[in-house]
Amino acid sequence: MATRRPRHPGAIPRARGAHRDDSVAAVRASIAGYDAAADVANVFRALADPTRVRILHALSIAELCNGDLASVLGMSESAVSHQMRELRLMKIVSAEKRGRMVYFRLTDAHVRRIFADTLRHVREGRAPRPHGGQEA
Amino acid sequence: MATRRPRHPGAIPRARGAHRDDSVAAVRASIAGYDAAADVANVFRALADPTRVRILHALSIAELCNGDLASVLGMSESAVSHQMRELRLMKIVSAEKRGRMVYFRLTDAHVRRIFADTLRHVREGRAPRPHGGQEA
DNA sequence: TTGACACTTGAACATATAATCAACTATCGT
DNA sequence: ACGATAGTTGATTATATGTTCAAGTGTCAA
Repeated sequence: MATRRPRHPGAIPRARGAHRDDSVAAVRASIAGYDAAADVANVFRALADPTRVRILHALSIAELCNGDLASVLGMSESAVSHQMRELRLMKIVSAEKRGRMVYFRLTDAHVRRIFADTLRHVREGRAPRPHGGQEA
Repeated sequence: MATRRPRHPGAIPRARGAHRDDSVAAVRASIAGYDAAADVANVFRALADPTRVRILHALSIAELCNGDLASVLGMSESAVSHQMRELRLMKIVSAEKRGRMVYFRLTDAHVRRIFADTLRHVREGRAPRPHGGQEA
């Protein structure tokens, strides 16, 4: 049933729940011209991993190189590098090569805000908490 | 190599890259008291799927029930319901039962902002297609 | 009560993903 | 040039995720 149309209780064409059908039509129209879903999802996906969140937290404090990140997060340089690749692809972090080091930083204030807003969402008790958190 | 400490080229205690070590120390301290990574990642994970992004886009326009969403998105009610479960768990959408219908809406302005900021990030050309774009 | 409707849930399966290991490139000091 | 350092990349593997299908709950009309 690709296009099942739910009949609301009243079922009268535009009675009590009439505005509903208008809403559905409006949404249907807007959905048609909305092709950014995959791109938006990809950005969220790049943020949807505890390791990458920790990386972003670290980079929100200071610009760091791959080895620093590996050290600070207690994981292999390879693992970090793989993750940085994703974050770079999504333009969430930017890389600058100096000598044989590569320094990473958050791309812009935009990214900081998305990150901060989500942290606030969590802190406001909107998402399940293992135990009360601290922040930087 | 849980805690490998990258030695920078100069290797002189506080030469050219001296401020780096201070940065690393600061980050290390902040990471220690940062346990929200998993929660934050969970919220992002709930947003990290094209279907759920489309659902959020639809709900940003109007409050809709499960069947409406299935209809508008062209997918099964079961699939939608499974996704709504995740979105509800993360408090990204709220549900209100009226009779045998369940109406969904975005939880708050917070969610709208995260969503809008990320859409802007994408629109600004920051995020390439699913496979597109190589850079720097 | 009966049947239809609106939605939820559990199991199963195909795909996607993150860490590991090993091999690779590039840069620096000597 | 050589060896050491800093990062990247490909293959592999265990785990996670999204959809489908089938069966379930709760609500409403007749």
